[in-house]
Amino acid sequence: MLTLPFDEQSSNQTISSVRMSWTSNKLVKLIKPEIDRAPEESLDTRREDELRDVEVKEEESEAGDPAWLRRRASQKKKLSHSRLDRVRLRRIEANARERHRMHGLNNALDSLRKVVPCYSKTQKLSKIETLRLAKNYIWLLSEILSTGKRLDLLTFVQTLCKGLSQPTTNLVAGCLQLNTCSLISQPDEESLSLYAAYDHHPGPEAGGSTTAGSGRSLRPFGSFCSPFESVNDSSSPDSSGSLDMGTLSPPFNFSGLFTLKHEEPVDYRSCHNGLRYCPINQTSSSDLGPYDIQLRGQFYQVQGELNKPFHN
DNA sequence: TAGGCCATCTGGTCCT
DNA sequence: AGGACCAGATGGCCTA
Repeated sequence: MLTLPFDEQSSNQTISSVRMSWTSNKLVKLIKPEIDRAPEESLDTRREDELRDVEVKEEESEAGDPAWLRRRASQKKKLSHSRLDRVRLRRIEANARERHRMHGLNNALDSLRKVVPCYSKTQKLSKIETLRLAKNYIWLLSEILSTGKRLDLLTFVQTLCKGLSQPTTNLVAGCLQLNTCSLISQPDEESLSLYAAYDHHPGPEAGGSTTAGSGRSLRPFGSFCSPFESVNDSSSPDSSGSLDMGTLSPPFNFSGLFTLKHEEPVDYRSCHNGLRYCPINQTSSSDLGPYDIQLRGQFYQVQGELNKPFHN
């Protein structure tokens, strides 16, 4: 029987990924000569047992069966014996390919996690939540681009969190608070406008060369305005929508609205990033400026609104 | 302990 | 024939 080379595990790999990584290529290399040498042995003991059961049944049936049936059974047996090893090998190779494919998919999902609002290495969004958040995010950006209207914070987060679970919603809300804190650290910026965050990220039309905020006609996230002032006349991301998506460019990277994701991921559960994370109950009110208090009030409002559906 | 999430295995289907 | 893709099954891990 083969022994698994677990001594080759790297320290930062999960058991599953280790199981995968060494099996992907090494297993085939290990298995192939092993199969060539001893076809009756296989790593997949479950499959092995099933196949053995089939053979036993065949042998049992041969005892009292007519000649033609014995002949057929014999052919079947000969066939399975001659192809069994190859089938096993192909199955192992297919498994490796499938793992590789799924890893590619997961890598793509990781990339997606990094460009949607709320990115944390320690508190990773689930796959489904990542996709939902990305969908809402794309819809919001498209809506902002097409209408050019200002978005109030409440509407923005509400739309962003549509269909998300409560933990994810809380995470998004936490990210939101995080960013308002980072804005507070720049008191000279125009009336705490979320638009300020946009200045850190050039749009697609800039092609990476144009500095953002220099006479843009776009107003992705305006100053705080009254709730439900702007985009409520439009369809929601869950509805069919009436947006003309044909003229839209690929989504901007507005991730700076929430976190400076490409610098250093934030652990929302631990406060070690200074101003970038200001937990409500860990910062004394004396540290807060008037803006901060106002924003916190709005944050509570947002969080309360967001949690409403979950409490009903 | 139940439920959610995930990685992996597996067989089926489609395409080249 | 073989690879890509898909969906169901399964078992492990984690958390409330």
